Amino acid sequence: MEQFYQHPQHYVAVDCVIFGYMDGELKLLLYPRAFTPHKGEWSLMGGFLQQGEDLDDAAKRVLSIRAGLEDIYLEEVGCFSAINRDSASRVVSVAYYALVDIEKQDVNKLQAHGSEWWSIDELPEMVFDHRDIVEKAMYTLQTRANEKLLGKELLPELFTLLQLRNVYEAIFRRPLELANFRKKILSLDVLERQDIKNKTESRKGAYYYTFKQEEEGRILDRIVKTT
Amino acid sequence: MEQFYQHPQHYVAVDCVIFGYMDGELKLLLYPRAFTPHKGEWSLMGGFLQQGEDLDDAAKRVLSIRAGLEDIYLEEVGCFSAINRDSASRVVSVAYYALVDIEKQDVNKLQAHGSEWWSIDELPEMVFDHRDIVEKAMYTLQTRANEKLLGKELLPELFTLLQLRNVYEAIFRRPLELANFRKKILSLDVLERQDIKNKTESRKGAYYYTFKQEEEGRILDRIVKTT
DNA sequence: ACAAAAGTGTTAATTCTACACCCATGA
DNA sequence: TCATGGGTGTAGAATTAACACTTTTGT
Repeated sequence: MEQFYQHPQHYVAVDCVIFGYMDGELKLLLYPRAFTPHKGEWSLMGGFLQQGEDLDDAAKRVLSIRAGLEDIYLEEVGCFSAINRDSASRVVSVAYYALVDIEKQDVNKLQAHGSEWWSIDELPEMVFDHRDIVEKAMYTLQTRANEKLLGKELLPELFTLLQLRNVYEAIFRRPLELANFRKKILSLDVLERQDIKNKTESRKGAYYYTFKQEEEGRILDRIVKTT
Repeated sequence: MEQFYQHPQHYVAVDCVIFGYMDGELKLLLYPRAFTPHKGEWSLMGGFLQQGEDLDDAAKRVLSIRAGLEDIYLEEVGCFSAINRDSASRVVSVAYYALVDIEKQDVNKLQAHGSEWWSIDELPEMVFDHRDIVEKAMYTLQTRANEKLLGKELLPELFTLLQLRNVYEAIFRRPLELANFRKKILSLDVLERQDIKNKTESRKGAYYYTFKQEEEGRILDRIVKTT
Protein backbone atom coordinates (compact mmCIF):
# COMPACT_ATOMS: atom_id res chain seq x y z
CA MET A 1 0.00 0.00 0.00
CA GLU A 2 2.71 2.43 0.97
CA GLN A 3 4.58 1.86 -2.24
CA PHE A 4 1.53 1.65 -4.42
CA TYR A 5 2.51 4.57 -6.62
CA GLN A 6 5.89 4.52 -8.35
CA HIS A 7 7.03 7.96 -7.36
CA PRO A 8 9.40 9.60 -4.89
CA GLN A 9 8.17 10.46 -1.43
CA HIS A 10 9.01 13.65 0.42
CA TYR A 11 9.27 15.07 3.86
CA VAL A 12 6.22 17.23 4.43
CA ALA A 13 6.34 19.78 7.19
CA VAL A 14 4.07 22.41 8.64
CA ASP A 15 5.41 25.77 9.76
CA CYS A 16 3.26 27.90 12.00
CA VAL A 17 3.34 31.67 11.97
CA ILE A 18 2.01 32.36 15.44
CA PHE A 19 0.64 35.86 15.77
CA GLY A 20 0.19 36.90 19.35
CA TYR A 21 -1.73 39.93 20.50
CA MET A 22 -0.62 42.04 23.45
CA ASP A 23 -0.90 45.70 24.34
CA GLY A 24 -2.60 46.42 21.04
CA GLU A 25 0.29 45.00 19.05
CA LEU A 26 0.83 41.88 16.99
CA LYS A 27 3.86 39.83 17.90
CA LEU A 28 5.43 36.74 16.44
CA LEU A 29 6.42 33.69 18.45
CA LEU A 30 9.81 32.34 17.41
CA TYR A 31 12.07 29.77 18.94
CA PRO A 32 15.72 28.88 18.63
CA ARG A 33 15.93 25.83 16.41
CA ALA A 34 16.69 22.79 18.53
CA PHE A 35 18.49 20.61 16.04
CA THR A 36 20.99 20.86 13.24
CA PRO A 37 21.25 22.31 10.73
CA HIS A 38 21.05 25.91 11.90
CA LYS A 39 20.63 24.88 15.51
CA GLY A 40 20.03 27.93 17.68
CA GLU A 41 18.88 30.24 14.89
CA TRP A 42 15.41 31.72 15.10
CA SER A 43 12.70 29.70 13.50
CA LEU A 44 8.97 29.37 13.12
CA MET A 45 7.31 26.56 15.03
CA GLY A 46 7.42 23.61 12.72
CA GLY A 47 7.10 19.88 12.60
CA PHE A 48 6.81 17.00 10.19
CA LEU A 49 3.62 15.47 8.94
CA GLN A 50 3.09 12.01 10.39
CA GLN A 51 1.16 9.07 8.98
CA GLY A 52 -2.06 9.20 10.92
CA GLU A 53 -2.80 12.91 10.69
CA ASP A 54 -3.74 15.48 8.09
CA LEU A 55 -2.03 18.84 7.80
CA ASP A 56 -4.46 20.65 10.09
CA ASP A 57 -3.84 17.98 12.73
CA ALA A 58 -0.11 18.35 12.31
CA ALA A 59 -0.29 22.11 12.75
CA LYS A 60 -2.38 21.68 15.90
CA ARG A 61 0.08 19.13 17.21
CA VAL A 62 2.99 21.47 16.59
CA LEU A 63 1.27 24.27 18.48
CA SER A 64 0.45 21.95 21.32
CA ILE A 65 3.81 20.23 21.69
CA ARG A 66 6.15 23.07 20.88
CA ALA A 67 4.25 25.87 22.57
CA GLY A 68 1.62 24.30 24.77
CA LEU A 69 -1.11 26.05 22.79
CA GLU A 70 -4.50 24.34 22.59
CA ASP A 71 -7.69 25.20 20.68
CA ILE A 72 -6.00 27.76 18.52
CA TYR A 73 -7.38 29.39 15.39
CA LEU A 74 -5.43 28.14 12.39
CA GLU A 75 -5.57 29.03 8.74
CA GLU A 76 -3.56 27.73 5.82
CA VAL A 77 -1.23 30.20 4.16
CA GLY A 78 0.28 28.17 1.36
CA CYS A 79 3.04 25.81 0.30
CA PHE A 80 6.75 26.46 0.16
CA SER A 81 8.55 23.91 -1.94
CA ALA A 82 11.73 25.38 -3.38
CA ILE A 83 14.15 22.50 -3.77
CA ASN A 84 16.86 23.84 -1.50
CA ARG A 85 14.77 25.78 0.97
CA ASP A 86 15.84 23.42 3.76
CA SER A 87 19.57 22.95 3.60
CA ALA A 88 19.51 19.49 5.15
CA SER A 89 17.05 17.71 2.94
CA ARG A 90 14.26 18.31 0.50
CA VAL A 91 11.26 19.39 2.57
CA VAL A 92 7.91 20.62 1.32
CA SER A 93 6.43 22.90 3.92
CA VAL A 94 2.86 23.99 4.34
CA ALA A 95 2.53 27.27 6.21
CA TYR A 96 -0.24 28.10 8.65
CA TYR A 97 -0.91 31.17 10.68
CA ALA A 98 -2.31 31.06 14.18
CA LEU A 99 -3.90 33.74 16.31
CA VAL A 100 -3.19 33.69 20.01
CA ASP A 101 -4.15 35.87 22.94
CA ILE A 102 -0.82 36.16 24.68
CA GLU A 103 -2.32 37.03 28.04
CA LYS A 104 -4.22 33.78 28.13
CA GLN A 105 -1.10 31.69 27.63
CA ASP A 106 1.15 29.98 30.05
CA VAL A 107 4.34 31.96 29.88
CA ASN A 108 6.33 29.26 31.63
CA LYS A 109 5.59 26.70 28.98
CA LEU A 110 6.96 29.02 26.34
CA GLN A 111 10.06 29.86 28.32
CA ALA A 112 10.73 26.16 28.68
CA HIS A 113 11.38 25.95 24.97
CA GLY A 114 13.25 29.22 24.86
CA SER A 115 10.54 30.75 22.69
CA GLU A 116 10.19 34.49 22.53
CA TRP A 117 7.64 36.98 21.28
CA TRP A 118 9.09 39.36 18.72
CA SER A 119 7.62 42.61 17.54
CA ILE A 120 6.50 42.40 13.92
CA ASP A 121 8.58 45.48 13.20
CA GLU A 122 11.83 44.13 14.54
CA LEU A 123 12.15 40.51 13.55
CA PRO A 124 15.52 38.80 13.83
CA GLU A 125 17.23 36.93 11.04
CA MET A 126 15.35 33.72 10.51
CA VAL A 127 16.32 30.32 9.14
CA PHE A 128 15.61 29.15 5.63
CA ASP A 129 12.73 30.98 3.93
CA HIS A 130 10.85 31.69 7.12
CA ARG A 131 10.89 35.39 6.48
CA ASP A 132 9.01 34.89 3.21
CA ILE A 133 6.54 32.68 5.02
CA VAL A 134 5.87 35.39 7.60
CA GLU A 135 5.24 37.94 4.89
CA LYS A 136 2.76 35.75 3.06
CA ALA A 137 1.07 34.91 6.35
CA MET A 138 0.64 38.59 7.14
CA TYR A 139 -0.97 39.16 3.79
CA THR A 140 -3.26 36.16 4.21
CA LEU A 141 -4.24 37.36 7.66
CA GLN A 142 -5.28 40.75 6.35
CA THR A 143 -7.22 39.23 3.51
CA ARG A 144 -9.04 36.93 5.87
CA ALA A 145 -9.73 39.69 8.39
CA ASN A 146 -11.49 41.51 5.59
CA GLU A 147 -14.03 38.83 4.82
CA LYS A 148 -14.56 37.52 8.33
CA LEU A 149 -14.62 39.30 11.65
CA LEU A 150 -11.51 38.02 13.34
CA GLY A 151 -10.77 38.79 16.95
CA LYS A 152 -12.72 36.08 18.70
CA GLU A 153 -9.39 34.30 19.10
CA LEU A 154 -7.60 37.30 20.52
CA LEU A 155 -10.24 38.74 22.78
CA PRO A 156 -12.04 37.61 25.91
CA GLU A 157 -15.56 36.20 25.61
CA LEU A 158 -16.87 39.69 26.32
CA PHE A 159 -15.11 42.58 24.64
CA THR A 160 -15.72 46.21 23.82
CA LEU A 161 -15.72 47.73 20.37
CA LEU A 162 -12.62 49.67 21.30
CA GLN A 163 -10.81 46.42 21.99
CA LEU A 164 -11.96 45.01 18.68
CA ARG A 165 -10.74 48.11 16.91
CA ASN A 166 -7.36 47.70 18.53
CA VAL A 167 -7.16 44.19 17.10
CA TYR A 168 -7.95 45.44 13.63
CA GLU A 169 -5.46 48.25 13.93
CA ALA A 170 -2.84 45.70 14.88
CA ILE A 171 -3.71 43.47 11.94
CA PHE A 172 -3.79 46.24 9.36
CA ARG A 173 -1.03 48.20 11.03
CA ARG A 174 -2.71 51.56 10.74
CA PRO A 175 -5.13 53.69 12.76
CA LEU A 176 -8.82 53.19 12.11
CA GLU A 177 -11.30 55.99 12.82
CA LEU A 178 -13.32 54.81 15.82
CA ALA A 179 -16.69 56.27 14.93
CA ASN A 180 -16.61 54.84 11.43
CA PHE A 181 -15.20 51.49 12.48
CA ARG A 182 -18.00 51.21 14.98
CA LYS A 183 -20.70 51.92 12.42
CA LYS A 184 -19.14 49.57 9.89
CA ILE A 185 -18.81 46.68 12.30
CA LEU A 186 -22.30 47.04 13.73
CA SER A 187 -23.78 47.18 10.24
CA LEU A 188 -22.32 43.73 9.56
CA ASP A 189 -24.75 42.37 12.11
CA VAL A 190 -22.47 39.73 13.53
CA LEU A 191 -22.09 41.12 17.04
CA GLU A 192 -24.51 40.93 19.94
CA ARG A 193 -24.53 43.76 22.45
CA GLN A 194 -24.72 42.62 26.06
CA ASP A 195 -26.35 44.51 28.89
CA ILE A 196 -23.14 44.57 30.88
CA LYS A 197 -20.57 47.30 30.64
CA ASN A 198 -16.84 47.35 31.07
CA LYS A 199 -16.20 50.01 33.68
CA THR A 200 -12.47 49.48 34.02
CA GLU A 201 -11.45 51.72 31.16
CA SER A 202 -13.72 54.64 31.73
CA ARG A 203 -16.20 56.16 34.15
CA LYS A 204 -19.07 55.87 31.74
CA GLY A 205 -18.39 52.26 30.87
CA ALA A 206 -18.36 50.63 27.43
CA TYR A 207 -20.86 48.00 26.36
CA TYR A 208 -19.59 44.48 26.07
CA TYR A 209 -20.23 42.59 22.86
CA THR A 210 -20.08 38.95 21.87
CA PHE A 211 -19.89 37.26 18.50
CA LYS A 212 -23.22 35.93 17.25
CA GLN A 213 -22.88 32.18 17.13
CA GLU A 214 -24.90 31.66 13.99
CA GLU A 215 -22.95 34.21 11.96
CA GLU A 216 -19.66 32.37 12.41
CA GLY A 217 -19.01 31.24 8.87
CA ARG A 218 -20.61 34.05 6.90
CA ILE A 219 -18.41 35.73 4.34
CA LEU A 220 -18.60 39.47 4.63
CA ASP A 221 -17.94 42.27 2.23
CA ARG A 222 -14.66 44.14 2.62
CA ILE A 223 -14.42 45.29 6.21
CA VAL A 224 -11.39 47.52 5.89
CA LYS A 225 -10.64 49.33 2.67
CA THR A 226 -7.11 48.54 1.59
CA THR A 227 -5.78 51.77 0.20
CA MET B 1 20.90 13.30 3.02
CA GLU B 2 17.59 11.86 1.94
CA GLN B 3 17.01 10.29 5.32
CA PHE B 4 18.43 13.14 7.31
CA TYR B 5 15.26 13.74 9.26
CA GLN B 6 13.73 10.86 11.20
CA HIS B 7 10.21 11.21 9.95
CA PRO B 8 7.91 9.53 7.46
CA GLN B 9 7.87 10.66 3.88
CA HIS B 10 4.76 11.07 1.77
CA TYR B 11 3.60 11.10 -1.79
CA VAL B 12 3.02 14.69 -2.77
CA ALA B 13 0.85 15.38 -5.78
CA VAL B 14 -0.43 18.40 -7.64
CA ASP B 15 -3.95 18.51 -9.00
CA CYS B 16 -4.80 21.13 -11.59
CA VAL B 17 -8.23 22.65 -11.93
CA ILE B 18 -8.05 23.79 -15.53
CA PHE B 19 -10.59 26.48 -16.29
CA GLY B 20 -11.13 26.98 -19.98
CA TYR B 21 -12.96 29.86 -21.56
CA MET B 22 -15.15 29.44 -24.60
CA ASP B 23 -18.28 31.14 -25.87
CA GLY B 24 -18.41 33.30 -22.77
CA GLU B 25 -18.48 30.30 -20.48
CA LEU B 26 -16.03 28.73 -18.09
CA LYS B 27 -15.41 25.05 -18.60
CA LEU B 28 -13.40 22.48 -16.76
CA LEU B 29 -10.96 20.08 -18.37
CA LEU B 30 -11.28 16.56 -16.97
CA TYR B 31 -9.85 13.28 -18.09
CA PRO B 32 -10.67 9.66 -17.45
CA ARG B 33 -8.15 8.40 -14.92
CA ALA B 34 -5.62 6.20 -16.68
CA PHE B 35 -4.60 3.91 -13.87
CA THR B 36 -6.09 2.04 -10.97
CA PRO B 37 -7.66 2.68 -8.60
CA HIS B 38 -10.76 4.26 -10.11
CA LYS B 39 -9.43 3.84 -13.63
CA GLY B 40 -11.77 5.49 -16.12
CA GLU B 41 -13.52 7.76 -13.67
CA TRP B 42 -13.32 11.50 -14.26
CA SER B 43 -10.44 13.24 -12.64
CA LEU B 44 -8.54 16.50 -12.50
CA MET B 45 -5.17 16.60 -14.19
CA GLY B 46 -2.70 15.47 -11.60
CA GLY B 47 0.77 14.17 -11.10
CA PHE B 48 3.33 13.43 -8.44
CA LEU B 49 6.01 15.81 -7.25
CA GLN B 50 9.45 14.65 -8.35
CA GLN B 51 12.83 15.27 -6.78
CA GLY B 52 14.25 18.01 -8.92
CA GLU B 53 11.22 20.29 -9.14
CA ASP B 54 9.15 22.51 -6.88
CA LEU B 55 5.37 22.44 -6.83
CA ASP B 56 4.95 25.16 -9.45
CA ASP B 57 7.24 23.20 -11.75
CA ALA B 58 5.27 20.04 -11.12
CA ALA B 59 2.00 21.76 -11.97
CA LYS B 60 3.48 23.14 -15.18
CA ARG B 61 4.78 19.71 -16.06
CA VAL B 62 1.38 18.15 -15.49
CA LEU B 63 -0.26 20.69 -17.77
CA SER B 64 2.36 20.15 -20.40
CA ILE B 65 2.45 16.36 -20.38
CA ARG B 66 -1.16 15.55 -19.70
CA ALA B 67 -2.75 18.27 -21.78
CA GLY B 68 -0.06 19.73 -24.00
CA LEU B 69 -0.56 23.13 -22.41
CA GLU B 70 2.43 25.48 -22.25
CA ASP B 71 2.92 28.90 -20.67
CA ILE B 72 -0.24 28.72 -18.66
CA TYR B 73 -1.31 30.98 -15.80
CA LEU B 74 -1.25 28.99 -12.56
CA GLU B 75 -2.21 29.88 -9.04
CA GLU B 76 -2.09 27.82 -5.87
CA VAL B 77 -5.43 26.94 -4.33
CA GLY B 78 -4.44 25.00 -1.24
CA CYS B 79 -3.60 21.62 0.23
CA PHE B 80 -5.79 18.57 0.53
CA SER B 81 -4.43 16.10 2.99
CA ALA B 82 -7.21 14.01 4.48
CA ILE B 83 -5.72 10.65 5.34
CA ASN B 84 -7.93 8.57 3.11
CA ARG B 85 -8.60 11.02 0.33
CA ASP B 86 -6.79 8.75 -2.12
CA SER B 87 -8.00 5.22 -1.67
CA ALA B 88 -4.77 3.65 -2.88
CA SER B 89 -2.25 5.32 -0.65
CA ARG B 90 -1.70 8.33 1.53
CA VAL B 91 -1.24 11.28 -0.83
CA VAL B 92 -0.98 14.94 0.07
CA SER B 93 -2.20 16.96 -2.85
CA VAL B 94 -1.62 20.61 -3.62
CA ALA B 95 -4.29 22.09 -5.83
CA TYR B 96 -3.68 24.69 -8.53
CA TYR B 97 -6.02 26.39 -10.88
CA ALA B 98 -5.10 27.25 -14.44
CA LEU B 99 -6.69 29.60 -16.92
CA VAL B 100 -6.73 28.58 -20.55
CA ASP B 101 -8.09 30.07 -23.73
CA ILE B 102 -9.67 27.01 -25.27
CA GLU B 103 -9.60 28.36 -28.79
CA LYS B 104 -5.83 28.69 -28.69
CA GLN B 105 -5.33 25.05 -27.78
CA ASP B 106 -4.62 22.05 -29.86
CA VAL B 107 -7.78 20.03 -29.70
CA ASN B 108 -6.09 16.91 -31.01
CA LYS B 109 -3.65 16.76 -28.15
CA LEU B 110 -6.50 16.79 -25.69
CA GLN B 111 -8.46 14.15 -27.56
CA ALA B 112 -5.40 11.94 -27.47
CA HIS B 113 -5.73 11.66 -23.71
CA GLY B 114 -9.48 11.37 -23.81
CA SER B 115 -9.84 14.67 -22.02
CA GLU B 116 -13.05 16.61 -22.25
CA TRP B 117 -14.29 20.07 -21.43
CA TRP B 118 -17.21 20.06 -19.03
CA SER B 119 -19.57 22.90 -18.28
CA ILE B 120 -19.12 24.18 -14.74
CA ASP B 121 -22.83 23.70 -14.20
CA GLU B 122 -22.92 20.06 -15.18
CA LEU B 123 -19.89 18.33 -13.82
CA PRO B 124 -19.82 14.55 -13.70
CA GLU B 125 -19.06 12.51 -10.65
CA MET B 126 -15.41 12.89 -9.90
CA VAL B 127 -12.81 10.77 -8.26
CA PHE B 128 -11.69 11.21 -4.63
CA ASP B 129 -12.20 14.73 -3.27
CA HIS B 130 -11.81 16.41 -6.64
CA ARG B 131 -15.21 18.00 -6.37
CA ASP B 132 -14.14 19.84 -3.20
CA ILE B 133 -10.97 20.92 -4.93
CA VAL B 134 -12.95 22.40 -7.79
CA GLU B 135 -15.13 24.35 -5.42
CA LYS B 136 -12.23 25.82 -3.54
CA ALA B 137 -10.51 26.65 -6.83
CA MET B 138 -13.60 28.50 -8.01
CA TYR B 139 -13.63 30.54 -4.83
CA THR B 140 -9.91 31.29 -5.11
CA LEU B 141 -10.35 32.32 -8.73
CA GLN B 142 -13.04 34.84 -7.82
CA THR B 143 -10.99 36.23 -4.98
CA ARG B 144 -7.99 36.63 -7.23
CA ALA B 145 -10.04 38.17 -10.04
CA ASN B 146 -11.06 40.83 -7.56
CA GLU B 147 -7.60 42.05 -6.71
CA LYS B 148 -5.99 41.62 -10.09
CA LEU B 149 -7.39 42.07 -13.56
CA LEU B 150 -7.46 38.55 -14.92
CA GLY B 151 -8.26 37.86 -18.51
CA LYS B 152 -4.87 38.29 -20.12
CA GLU B 153 -4.69 34.52 -20.10
CA LEU B 154 -8.07 33.99 -21.67
CA LEU B 155 -8.10 36.75 -24.24
CA PRO B 156 -6.12 37.58 -27.37
CA GLU B 157 -3.36 40.18 -27.18
CA LEU B 158 -5.92 42.76 -28.32
CA PHE B 159 -9.37 42.59 -26.83
CA THR B 160 -12.44 44.74 -26.40
CA LEU B 161 -14.00 45.74 -23.11
CA LEU B 162 -17.01 43.67 -24.03
CA GLN B 163 -14.82 40.58 -24.26
CA LEU B 164 -13.26 41.38 -20.91
CA ARG B 165 -16.68 41.78 -19.37
CA ASN B 166 -17.66 38.39 -20.72
CA VAL B 167 -14.67 36.86 -18.94
CA TYR B 168 -15.67 38.47 -15.68
CA GLU B 169 -19.27 37.40 -16.07
CA ALA B 170 -18.03 33.86 -16.57
CA ILE B 171 -15.81 34.01 -13.51
CA PHE B 172 -18.45 35.51 -11.22
CA ARG B 173 -21.31 33.68 -12.87
CA ARG B 174 -23.63 36.65 -13.03
CA PRO B 175 -24.39 39.50 -15.42
CA LEU B 176 -22.40 42.69 -14.97
CA GLU B 177 -23.81 46.01 -16.09
CA LEU B 178 -21.73 47.03 -19.10
CA ALA B 179 -21.64 50.80 -18.60
CA ASN B 180 -20.58 50.50 -14.98
CA PHE B 181 -18.12 47.70 -15.61
CA ARG B 182 -16.50 49.84 -18.25
CA LYS B 183 -16.13 52.84 -15.97
CA LYS B 184 -14.81 50.72 -13.11
CA ILE B 185 -12.21 48.93 -15.22
CA LEU B 186 -10.98 52.07 -16.93
CA SER B 187 -10.65 53.83 -13.57
CA LEU B 188 -8.20 51.12 -12.48
CA ASP B 189 -5.79 52.49 -15.06
CA VAL B 190 -4.31 49.15 -16.02
CA LEU B 191 -5.50 49.02 -19.62
CA GLU B 192 -4.11 50.81 -22.65
CA ARG B 193 -6.51 51.78 -25.41
CA GLN B 194 -5.20 51.09 -28.90
CA ASP B 195 -6.03 53.08 -32.00
CA ILE B 196 -7.34 50.01 -33.76
CA LYS B 197 -10.94 48.87 -33.60
CA ASN B 198 -12.57 45.50 -33.76
CA LYS B 199 -15.05 45.78 -36.59
CA THR B 200 -16.17 42.19 -36.64
CA GLU B 201 -18.83 42.52 -33.98
CA SER B 202 -20.41 45.78 -34.99
CA ARG B 203 -20.55 48.43 -37.64
CA LYS B 204 -19.22 51.11 -35.36
CA GLY B 205 -16.32 49.05 -34.13
CA ALA B 206 -15.06 48.66 -30.58
CA TYR B 207 -11.66 49.90 -29.46
CA TYR B 208 -9.08 47.28 -28.74
CA TYR B 209 -7.29 47.38 -25.40
CA THR B 210 -4.13 45.81 -24.06
CA PHE B 211 -2.88 45.28 -20.54
CA LYS B 212 -0.34 47.84 -19.41
CA GLN B 213 2.90 45.96 -18.90
CA GLU B 214 4.05 47.88 -15.86
CA GLU B 215 0.79 47.42 -13.97
CA GLU B 216 1.09 43.63 -13.98
CA GLY B 217 1.58 42.93 -10.30
CA ARG B 218 -0.38 45.76 -8.75
CA ILE B 219 -3.00 44.76 -6.22
CA LEU B 220 -6.28 46.48 -6.89
CA ASP B 221 -9.21 47.30 -4.72
CA ARG B 222 -12.26 45.09 -5.07
CA ILE B 223 -13.18 44.99 -8.75
CA VAL B 224 -16.52 43.22 -8.46
CA LYS B 225 -18.65 43.57 -5.37
CA THR B 226 -19.47 40.16 -4.04
CA THR B 227 -22.99 40.41 -2.73
C1' DA C 1 -32.44 56.47 -42.85
C1' DC C 2 -32.08 52.86 -39.70
C1' DA C 3 -30.53 48.95 -37.09
C1' DA C 4 -27.28 47.53 -33.93
C1' DA C 5 -23.54 47.70 -31.13
C1' DA C 6 -20.26 51.12 -28.83
C1' DG C 7 -19.77 54.37 -25.77
C1' DT C 8 -21.28 58.49 -22.64
C1' DG C 9 -24.21 60.90 -19.20
C1' DT C 10 -27.37 61.44 -15.42
C1' DT C 11 -29.43 60.62 -11.27
C1' DA C 12 -30.43 58.41 -6.89
C1' DA C 13 -28.84 55.40 -3.41
C1' DT C 14 -25.35 53.88 -0.70
C1' DT C 15 -21.00 53.92 1.54
C1' DC C 16 -16.74 56.42 3.22
C1' DT C 17 -14.44 59.93 5.61
C1' DA C 18 -13.57 63.38 8.75
C1' DC C 19 -15.09 65.74 12.18
C1' DA C 20 -18.02 67.89 15.73
C1' DC C 21 -20.85 67.05 19.23
C1' DC C 22 -23.46 64.95 23.21
C1' DC C 23 -23.55 61.46 27.17
C1' DA C 24 -22.62 59.27 31.60
C1' DT C 25 -20.12 59.02 35.67
C1' DG C 26 -16.53 58.86 39.46
C1' DA C 27 -13.77 61.85 41.68
C1' DT D 1 -18.65 70.42 37.95
C1' DC D 2 -15.29 68.74 35.18
C1' DA D 3 -12.23 65.48 32.96
C1' DT D 4 -12.46 61.37 30.40
C1' DG D 5 -13.49 57.99 27.51
C1' DG D 6 -18.07 56.15 25.26
C1' DG D 7 -21.18 56.88 21.86
C1' DT D 8 -24.01 59.55 18.16
C1' DG D 9 -24.83 62.87 14.28
C1' DT D 10 -23.85 65.09 10.15
C1' DA D 11 -22.08 67.10 5.94
C1' DG D 12 -19.32 66.37 1.89
C1' DA D 13 -16.86 63.10 -1.00
C1' DA D 14 -16.64 58.99 -3.34
C1' DT D 15 -18.51 54.87 -5.11
C1' DT D 16 -22.26 51.97 -6.89
C1' DA D 17 -26.25 50.84 -9.51
C1' DA D 18 -29.75 51.49 -12.85
C1' DC D 19 -31.04 53.21 -16.92
C1' DA D 20 -31.45 56.77 -20.66
C1' DC D 21 -29.14 58.73 -24.11
C1' DT D 22 -25.82 59.79 -28.08
C1' DT D 23 -22.49 58.10 -31.58
C1' DT D 24 -20.91 55.58 -35.51
C1' DT D 25 -21.28 53.15 -39.71
C1' DG D 26 -22.56 49.28 -43.22
C1' DT D 27 -26.35 48.35 -45.56
